[in-house]
Amino acid sequence: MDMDSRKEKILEAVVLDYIQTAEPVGSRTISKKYNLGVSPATIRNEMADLEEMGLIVQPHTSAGRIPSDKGYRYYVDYLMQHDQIKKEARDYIQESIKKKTTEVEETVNNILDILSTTTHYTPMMLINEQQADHSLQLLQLLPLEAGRALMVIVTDDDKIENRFIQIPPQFGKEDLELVSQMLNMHLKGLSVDGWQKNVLENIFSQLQRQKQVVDSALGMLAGILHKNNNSEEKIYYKGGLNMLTQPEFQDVGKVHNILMTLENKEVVNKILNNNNINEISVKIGTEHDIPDLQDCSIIVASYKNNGKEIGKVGLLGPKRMDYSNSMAVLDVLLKDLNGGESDE
Amino acid sequence: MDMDSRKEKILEAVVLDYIQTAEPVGSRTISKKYNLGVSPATIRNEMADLEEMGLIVQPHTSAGRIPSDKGYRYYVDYLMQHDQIKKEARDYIQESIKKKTTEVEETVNNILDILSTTTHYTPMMLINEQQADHSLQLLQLLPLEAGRALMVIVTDDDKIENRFIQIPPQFGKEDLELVSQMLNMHLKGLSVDGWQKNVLENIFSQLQRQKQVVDSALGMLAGILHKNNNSEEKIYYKGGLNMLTQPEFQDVGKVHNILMTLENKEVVNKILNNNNINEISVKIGTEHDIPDLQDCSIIVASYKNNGKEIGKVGLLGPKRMDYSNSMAVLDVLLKDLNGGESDE
DNA sequence: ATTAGCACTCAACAACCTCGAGTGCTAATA
DNA sequence: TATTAGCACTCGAGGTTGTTGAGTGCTAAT
Repeated sequence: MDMDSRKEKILEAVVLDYIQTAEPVGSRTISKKYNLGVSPATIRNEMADLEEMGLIVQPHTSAGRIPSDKGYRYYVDYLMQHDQIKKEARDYIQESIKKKTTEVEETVNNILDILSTTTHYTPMMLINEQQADHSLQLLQLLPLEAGRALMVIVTDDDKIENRFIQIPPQFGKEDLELVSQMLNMHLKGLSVDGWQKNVLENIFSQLQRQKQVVDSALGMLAGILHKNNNSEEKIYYKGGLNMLTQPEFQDVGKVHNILMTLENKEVVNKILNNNNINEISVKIGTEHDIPDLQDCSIIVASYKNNGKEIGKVGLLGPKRMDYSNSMAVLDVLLKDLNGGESDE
Repeated sequence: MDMDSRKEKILEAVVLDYIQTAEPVGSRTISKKYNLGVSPATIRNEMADLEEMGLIVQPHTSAGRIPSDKGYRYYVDYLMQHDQIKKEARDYIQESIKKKTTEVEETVNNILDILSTTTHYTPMMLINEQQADHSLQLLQLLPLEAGRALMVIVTDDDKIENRFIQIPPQFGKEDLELVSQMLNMHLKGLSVDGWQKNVLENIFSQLQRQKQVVDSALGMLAGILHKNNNSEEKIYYKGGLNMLTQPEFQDVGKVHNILMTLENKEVVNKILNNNNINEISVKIGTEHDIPDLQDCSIIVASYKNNGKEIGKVGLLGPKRMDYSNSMAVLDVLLKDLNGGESDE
């Protein structure tokens, strides 16, 4: 049995109507609301075929049909109109994006807010910490009270790190200045793997007396510059409560499960990382393997800045979510974040 | 009509049983489970009195009784045993507290975690930023590329602040060093209101050439030391989902209201600040004036460190919450945080 | 190929009944 | 006088039954 144009129209009608009403869709409804020019009886026959093909299901005899996961998939892949979102929504997004802040955390929060309020689903984000090593812009040791100093390090991306360090009590301002100058001179502009053995030996030989301090300073410096190891992916999500407004989630137990699942960062990580695609991706119901979220769908897109992926953005909603609008919103948001239409 | 010992025992039985079972308590149950040595009939008479006094209510004819807000209040004020919490719970708390961290945020999170897991209610915290001005421990200007410098400031409480500042392009390392030394020399150990006019004039007169830089450095310094203005109270809460496990909150709409309310920082602030008491305080149902939380009770305690209040800790639960245990947990936790038994 | 017609199914809803936990009242009892 | 046994009464919870209506599948006519 094959899909023909009419079957597709009927499937589309079932999906659209169910997305809108959350009620099983009957043949009469389709015949009336979506003018295909055929009678309910004909539609019934077609629906029986669609059911046989596994695209729609009946919750029980004498109920209308609702889309199966496979049905949603067919809709998303072949039938869905890639809408433009409303101008006002687009304006809102573009307006909201403008308050760009320096703190990653705030930017992320802003994005989550925008998505949560425009879609009423549950947005989440994953940010990859910068993977590249950093190089040194400035290092300075400053004397505090006896035995204690402050190390200030500025990396090439203008990030500042401060560390208190222990120094021998007799260590004076001049010693610190000397160490600072030596380290600055030899290591400025270099990342950790640019540290050549002979340079380090050179430093140590010139700073025999301050060896201990140099040692600990270098250790800390290396830790700060070398981000590979402690690079962690940060996870954020918001608007879990939006789920509570969906008619399919009126059961407290169910909702509790879903929300508990979202609290688990590993799961959210899995959701967002599962698909290492470049484009936008949709996982419907059982297509992802998180049991507690099998009544949900997830749209994941890659979050770029100047063409470089720096994270993922996800949007969790009921399977009955408005895929078209959601994807359009994500699209607009992410393109604008990426600085205009430069993508693609 | 007065309370006598027997009425109190019956009220206590109603409260305790209802806290435990979440079901209206009948006269037979009391007679059987709480051996008062009298028959159900007698208990019925007494219960009628208690109802007349407004301490218990009947959800409907032919149901048992449940405590009214006033009944809970009487229980909390006069009847409740101030239990010791179980040794294992105490051990758990004391163990968990140990991982004290430097970041306020982490400490708070830790406390919220402890409360959430031990009580299964919804803990929240408010932290008053330090109100007092700080004094200067160290100030240093460090040269970056031409026209740009880094200002490092260490305050008396070892907090480090960094600011980039603009400097005239011809400004050299020596100028920066000079400015640093002068500011350090004259202002070290002082808070903003210790800045005497003649000292400032002195600085400016000696640093004519660097006036502009000194100006902006002083401005930033003042902002950093003078905390009064930007002192904001920070609000945290956790474990809102715990509410979902309570049998009285099986209605999604209700839960949604409650959780939305908690998202509102102003409300949480109000909850925690409403009572400017020193001791631990309990607000039951309508005693606090937040409509959406009138099915809940809130225990608020003052969070001290070395005898000084630095915030509040709250615990939100159903009216049917275990007041005795909750208060005991809070008590142990806060006393331990305050460094042993020093309080009172 | 389409559709009108019809018998059939089943969830949702309402009406009704029964059960039992719980009450208040009264009269007997200690 | 305080307590209690006894009893009639109330009412929610839960089960049964009947009705309704939306929806189906099948068949025969177009």
